[in-house]
Amino acid sequence: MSSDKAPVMSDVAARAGVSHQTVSRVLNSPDLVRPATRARVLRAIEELGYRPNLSARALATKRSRLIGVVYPSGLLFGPSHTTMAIQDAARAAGYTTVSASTEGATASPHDTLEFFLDLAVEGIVIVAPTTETAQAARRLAGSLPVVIIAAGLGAGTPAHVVAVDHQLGARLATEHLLARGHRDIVHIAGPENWFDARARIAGWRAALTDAGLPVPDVLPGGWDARTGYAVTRELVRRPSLPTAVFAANDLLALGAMRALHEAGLRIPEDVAVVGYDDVPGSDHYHPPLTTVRQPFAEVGHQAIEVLLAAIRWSEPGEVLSRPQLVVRRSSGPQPG
Amino acid sequence: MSSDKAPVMSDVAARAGVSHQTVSRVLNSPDLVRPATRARVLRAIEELGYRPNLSARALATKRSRLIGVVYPSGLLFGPSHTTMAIQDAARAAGYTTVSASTEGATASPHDTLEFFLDLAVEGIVIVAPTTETAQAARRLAGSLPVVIIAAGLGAGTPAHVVAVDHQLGARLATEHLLARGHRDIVHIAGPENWFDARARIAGWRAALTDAGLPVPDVLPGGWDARTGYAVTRELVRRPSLPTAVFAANDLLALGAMRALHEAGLRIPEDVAVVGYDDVPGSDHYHPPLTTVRQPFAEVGHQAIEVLLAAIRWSEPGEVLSRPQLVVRRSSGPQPG
DNA sequence: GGTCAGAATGTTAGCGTTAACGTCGACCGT
DNA sequence: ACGGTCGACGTTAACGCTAACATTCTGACC
Repeated sequence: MSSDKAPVMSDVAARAGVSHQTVSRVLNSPDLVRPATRARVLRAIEELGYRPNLSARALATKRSRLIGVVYPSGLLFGPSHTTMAIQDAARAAGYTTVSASTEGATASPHDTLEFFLDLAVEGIVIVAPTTETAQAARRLAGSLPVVIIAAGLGAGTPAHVVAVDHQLGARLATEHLLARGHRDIVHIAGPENWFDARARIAGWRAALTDAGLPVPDVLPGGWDARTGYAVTRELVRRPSLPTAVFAANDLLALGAMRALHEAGLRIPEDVAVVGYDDVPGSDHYHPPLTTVRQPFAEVGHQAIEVLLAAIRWSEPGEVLSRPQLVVRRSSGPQPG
Repeated sequence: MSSDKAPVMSDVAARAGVSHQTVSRVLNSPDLVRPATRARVLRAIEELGYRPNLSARALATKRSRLIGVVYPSGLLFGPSHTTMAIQDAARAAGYTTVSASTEGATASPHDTLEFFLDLAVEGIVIVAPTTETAQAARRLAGSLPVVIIAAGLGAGTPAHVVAVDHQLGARLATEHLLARGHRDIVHIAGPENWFDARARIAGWRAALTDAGLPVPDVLPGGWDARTGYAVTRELVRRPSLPTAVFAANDLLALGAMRALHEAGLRIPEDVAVVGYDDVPGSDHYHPPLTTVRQPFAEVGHQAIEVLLAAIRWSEPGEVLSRPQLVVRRSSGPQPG
């Protein structure tokens, strides 16, 4: 009858007839131990169901193998995808992720930081940051490798950046509308303290400017349907309507479409609508929504790749990946 | 100039003129140390910016203070909310959560289990399980406290159960439609291996039976809009249409509404629709969707409460919380 | 066959914390 | 004034692992 306690390294060593250090070596640098011994040790590990104690290992090596992930508590779609990809990638590399939402009622960025410091994380990934979280990140970056998932943080960012090129995404959306003959395209923006929102504004603006068109005022928005609805209700009261609306995300677009319907306008015949994100369901909106799909998972993987590199070496860099336009009914038929 | 290394307990002890054990006591059982000494120690901690090393603590106490959270990778809305609540509650209790999605391409339930065992989690919460994950949970429950967030797992479940009463939720939805005069109410179900989906079927069925109505066949579905669309397209081909559709979630309802629109049917005049979940945007669907809102956060908090109790004592129990009907346009006007 | 290099393994000493026990006073009753 | 009790604190020994160094073994070479 075997003891009921979890086996430790010396148990394995005893069973294999070697010292505990040899067991450690088999686990950490297998090449240093002769194949025959290695096999004996591995068999003993197997037979006993031995699992290394990670706390002890962390204590001895002074490496926690933990990565902190900060994400906005409000948004659940994109960040969830990215976070999952981050988890997978980290785990594949032998790291464990610990996540904490921020800017919720629950915890301030400062609390979150404390939390991560207590856990002795080796690095931090910040998903979809606002100006506030970026600032917190900046303080962090001195002492710890930080990867920020967002572009356009300004010069001198000491953190590594992995991002989707939202400026490109917004440009794709806008140019798509331009190609369909639209000349009066308004933009309902995301919250102004979000980098992602700013990038989309810039892309929309650039596309219009490149086409030699005047750039209308940005319609200040948010991320939710209610806001898109409210903003668009104001919009349809104006004497002259735009022929197309480009919304900073799909929920805004959804709200906008409701307001347009209620005003008796047809989509896309009277007003075309394009969203951003391709959230679940957007392909069944009324009408199905033309939108921009982000490579969420790709970004998550890249973030970990960059972070792990940063943990070993350093040198802040920037990685951009490309979003993709998804054309559906809301933006109208192929132009004649 | 202070040393650059992170201060450890003995540094604090030296500065406060006590032994390291006294510092430990101040942290763990403050009542055992005289107020004056305690104050000195606390000040030293403050001044040095000392943080206890969690690995060392875990090693000495044999308690990892880690909780594993398993959630389905497919669904992102509900689980995200619940997971966030779980994180908050756990953190408030001094625990850290580590999450892993399962049933994705990435990791089998078995891998996830291994992962958690390696981390030496003290307990596991399973969010929104299918029959498969429940089975894995059953194996686990012998060796580790497990809380499953779902009801109806069958007798003899060794795990603790925290759940939303989906049977009640489905009943509320169905009775709402009955109250509006509907007599022919079909149900588009979720995937059959989901406990939540089964409970909703049961609630719908019970409500119809209680009203003395025949129960039509369940329309087998899934969780996504595409399925709701496809199923409803079949439905509208039938010679006699139901007057109301109760869908197992909002995306199914969304897909159903699209199919109804395309068939030239008006919502709610020709066919009423009710969903489940109250996902973001459902209040701006076309028309705004009557649905059932789940207390996601509440469930998360309860899950941790129950799990922590289980970690100390034991005794599997069951906690149910109540969902809430949200009436909007898609289910029609108040009956005359 | 003895020497020596280098590979293979063993020994010892931490990592930073808590647990278990020991010590030292102060204060009580008599 | 003296033993006994209890509160406050110190000392020592784990916890399970890796790092650094010491030792033994292996085989090639002369």
